[in-house]
Amino acid sequence: MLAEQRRTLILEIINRKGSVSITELHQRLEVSRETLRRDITRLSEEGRLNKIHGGALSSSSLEPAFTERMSQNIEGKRAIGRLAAQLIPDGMSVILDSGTTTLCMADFLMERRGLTVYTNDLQIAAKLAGLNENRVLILGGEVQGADGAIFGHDASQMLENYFADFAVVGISAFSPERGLTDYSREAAELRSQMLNHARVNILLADHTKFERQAPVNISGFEHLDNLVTDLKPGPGMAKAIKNMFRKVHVAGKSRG
Amino acid sequence: MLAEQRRTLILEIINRKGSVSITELHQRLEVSRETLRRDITRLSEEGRLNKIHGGALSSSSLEPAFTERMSQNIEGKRAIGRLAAQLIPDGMSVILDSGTTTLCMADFLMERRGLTVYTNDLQIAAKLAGLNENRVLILGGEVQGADGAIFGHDASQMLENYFADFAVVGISAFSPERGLTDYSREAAELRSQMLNHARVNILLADHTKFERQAPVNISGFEHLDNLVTDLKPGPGMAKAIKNMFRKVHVAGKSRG
DNA sequence: TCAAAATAGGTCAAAAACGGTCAAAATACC
DNA sequence: GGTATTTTGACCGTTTTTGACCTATTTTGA
Repeated sequence: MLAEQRRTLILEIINRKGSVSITELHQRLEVSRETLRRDITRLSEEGRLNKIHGGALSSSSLEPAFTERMSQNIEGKRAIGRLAAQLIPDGMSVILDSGTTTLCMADFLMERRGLTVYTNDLQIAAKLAGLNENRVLILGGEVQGADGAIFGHDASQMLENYFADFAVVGISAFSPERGLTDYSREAAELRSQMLNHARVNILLADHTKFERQAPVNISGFEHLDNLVTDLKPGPGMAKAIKNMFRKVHVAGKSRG
Repeated sequence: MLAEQRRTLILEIINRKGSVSITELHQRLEVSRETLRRDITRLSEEGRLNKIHGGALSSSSLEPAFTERMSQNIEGKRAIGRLAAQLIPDGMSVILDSGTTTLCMADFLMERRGLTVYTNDLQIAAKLAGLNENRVLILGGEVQGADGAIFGHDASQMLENYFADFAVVGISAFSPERGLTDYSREAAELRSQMLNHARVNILLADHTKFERQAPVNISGFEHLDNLVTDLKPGPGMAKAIKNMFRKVHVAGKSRG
């Protein structure tokens, strides 16, 4: 790879993700950290990005509402996202639900190549489209307020035509008494449909979602394939989880 | 192989891949690195590619990156966007096409209240959703590369169910000989459909779109309602425009 | 607050690429 | 066929890029 190409790629990554670490670039590109630091220093002198300790930030940081929403348990969500992304190989097709946890996962999916992604989240679509020969299909419909999620009849109708290798769905609430529940009928229905339109399903839930109940039941699932969470659940939850999920992945809390 | 053939081949490779290294060419063609360097130097002097350390980059990629396109005639596009937005009152429903000019218009639409917006552009959706009690519906389908535009069957199928007060569509190319043309069949079809699904249609074209032709015709329109542009077109264009549009709005440009 | 870990920044040497010159080869022209 | 011109490949000194090493600084976690 040519040096100029590499620098362009760095800019591209930064403009998509908003930021990037030297370590991350080092894992992805086959050059030394020193070279990457020099690249970043140079791009920073040209005013094309902001150099910070450990990496760089986008200079034209037009990242809407990202930081505020992500502030809750960001560590846990990133750990979950990283682990869940490891379950998805290159070239797979993935239905990717809206939400902050799935958005974290999308960060790590940026390292994959040739994915086909179906999503109902504007930010996820923007993040993964046009990258690494991915195909991104967004489910149509009404965009919810500021979080960029899409639910409703249009999305369901479109999803009806597709079937994927994986479905990755965020959980709003999970309690031993009522199982999976959600905050709106539209969300519950679309998430059900997502789970039914993939060979393998993966549910993401950080520990704050446990022992919580929301108004609408997500029904019709005796068994689900994978649950990814960030902390070992308490005994009551653990039993309920064991009854419902074939496999549980606990992401050891780590920095990212 | 003749020298001229070789240089043509180099250009071909660059235009296909976007870039090439001297080493790569050396492995592929049976000539020395010195010769290749001379070729690249020469082609660079002719402005047919960009010479960089270790190789060369495409000088005019067929589709300029979104950020570049955005900066092309930004003044004109903002003037058009401001004027076009004045045509849309509060509370209306609007089909808003993807593109840099419509994105500029969306900036000014942020001042409106209670709009219902149908769009096939991720950035426009993100900009207007959750603002001023607007409803934003995004047309589903495959997201094009980095510019966040959506075309194709899914989008058409969804749009079929809706009808709006206004349709605002960006023009890719407009010439007296062939009228409206576009770069892909999908784009041409969706734009046609947009125009047919609103009471009033508004087409946006900065002056760089005039006297240009693209491969696919946008047909089926004897008359259209409004054209918004940034500069008075030349005589040939003016006549063609007069024949096609009921009303033409020229946004006074700030610079000369 | 302190210590360990991660990162930054500088120097240096190796590797790669550049640019110029020159002679050989290919081509064009008479 | 002979000569002039262009193209090509080789050589070599110079420049740029890169990776390794070392030390200083910052960050992180206890």
